[in-house]
Amino acid sequence: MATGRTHRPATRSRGIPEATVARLPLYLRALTALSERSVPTVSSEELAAAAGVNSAKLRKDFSYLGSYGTRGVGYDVEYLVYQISRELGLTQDWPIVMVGIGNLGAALANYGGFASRGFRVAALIDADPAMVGKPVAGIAVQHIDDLEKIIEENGVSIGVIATPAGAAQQVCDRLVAAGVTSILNFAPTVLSVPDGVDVRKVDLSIELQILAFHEQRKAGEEPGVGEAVVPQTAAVRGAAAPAAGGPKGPDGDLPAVMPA
Amino acid sequence: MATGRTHRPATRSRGIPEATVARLPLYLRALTALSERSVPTVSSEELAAAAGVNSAKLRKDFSYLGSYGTRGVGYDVEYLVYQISRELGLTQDWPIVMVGIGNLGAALANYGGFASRGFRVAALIDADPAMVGKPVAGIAVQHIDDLEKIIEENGVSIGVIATPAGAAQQVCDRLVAAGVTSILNFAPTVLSVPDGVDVRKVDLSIELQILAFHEQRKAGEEPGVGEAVVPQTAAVRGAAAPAAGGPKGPDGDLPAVMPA
DNA sequence: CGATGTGAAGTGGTTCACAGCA
DNA sequence: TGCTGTGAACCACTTCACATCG
Repeated sequence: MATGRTHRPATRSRGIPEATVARLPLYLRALTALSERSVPTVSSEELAAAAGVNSAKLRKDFSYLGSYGTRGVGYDVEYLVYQISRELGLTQDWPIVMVGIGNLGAALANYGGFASRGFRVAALIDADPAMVGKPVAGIAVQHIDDLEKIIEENGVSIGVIATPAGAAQQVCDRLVAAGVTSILNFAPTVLSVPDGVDVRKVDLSIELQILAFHEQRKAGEEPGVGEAVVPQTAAVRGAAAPAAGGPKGPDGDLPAVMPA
Repeated sequence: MATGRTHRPATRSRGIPEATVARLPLYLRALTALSERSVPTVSSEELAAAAGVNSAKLRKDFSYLGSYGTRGVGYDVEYLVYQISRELGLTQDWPIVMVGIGNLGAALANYGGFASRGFRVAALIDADPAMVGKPVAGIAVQHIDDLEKIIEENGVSIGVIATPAGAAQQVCDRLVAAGVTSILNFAPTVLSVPDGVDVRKVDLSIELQILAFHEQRKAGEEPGVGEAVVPQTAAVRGAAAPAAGGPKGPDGDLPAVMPA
């Protein structure tokens, strides 16, 4: 429709909400599965269920991409796979470097989902001379001295940091200086980067702590809504959960020193 | 990021915003570092910088916990460490089980940040008989047949899934049936769980895809900076968009199928 | 004074509900 | 008829700005 030209609120010409961007990979994964089963079309309801979101949100998300559906029918799976891939920039090949090939780094390098779908591990880099040359996931580990050269020669703009926390900022600085503008950080530390550089972090321990918060809350709310957050509720199943070391009594009292 | 939205939003007198909860571990980490350096107090400004947020947000976050600061001075480090630990439920010991001890699972088990700070790996579980009995991170791997028994005997309420995608839902169901109410999922699949069970997911490939989106955008709008491997997918953006024909058969782009 | 704690304003995201179209 | 696409209401979180108090 020459008519089409999705009217965009003058204020935002090309802005897809961040929350929507974060869900596109989810839709893409669900769509890819459908595609492999040769399903030709899906409704927003079905796709939403497969992606674990509600259908209104999905339709709103897709509306930012354009009008890719057919009213009364649904969405063409193949077409949508392509459009989302393109929107995410996955129709091109992104070379990435991974720095820090310890337990976690090696596991990530071997992780299938990494290499697939638009990403290619251009180099594995470590500071330990003993690691250099060793093949991990079929790629020989290179020394960090060559980091800048590797990045430049491969045109890398995305880096993954899986070093110990103490080395992360230093590695980050070198990556950025060498031209990397997107970083996925697995080290449990805050990275500071100049404007224009994106950092996303994955911290296992933080995720667990968030779960613990909710878990604690569940244990405490069985009865009516009493009051206070009541610590020491331990076991959930009538099992032998450790009595826990929280000897603290009521709310907010002694600054007892906790173990680090 | 957050999952497990399915919560009874009912009368929550003691409601700490989810976004705040997600930042508490960040503050805790920064505070712990200060504590180790024997720093007695911090201002919201300093602590915010260390945690990578702005100070207004930090103060607002802390205001949900109570008035733990001193006007004109700042916050007592030790005291705050304790209060946040308690709020997060880290003053007790959470036994966790990890299912799926492949590359990633083994790496996670070895990951230091896991065991520290309130969590204890009660068991490593795998379906592969060849893995059973092998020590990983100092713990002998147990067979999944014993999953229910292990969970009950240890009073486990938090489980970590690091299996292949295909096995994840099945493992999840068994965990939940056995009494687990919080799950950290590393498998690239959507888990469905009953109400009252929290799921958080970590998906490496999704994080990379989000970075690729922003990376692509940068390449399209800025003139210079390193675009060794960056074609001009951006052209599609600015020029075509949903301008051509109808919703379908637009820019003459082929629905290229992406690899799984 | 100086930094916290917090109403109030602002922003972004979700949900509703229905108009519009195949 | 059925499902998409979307304005509008709603809600959660962030930021501002300043009263408050050690």
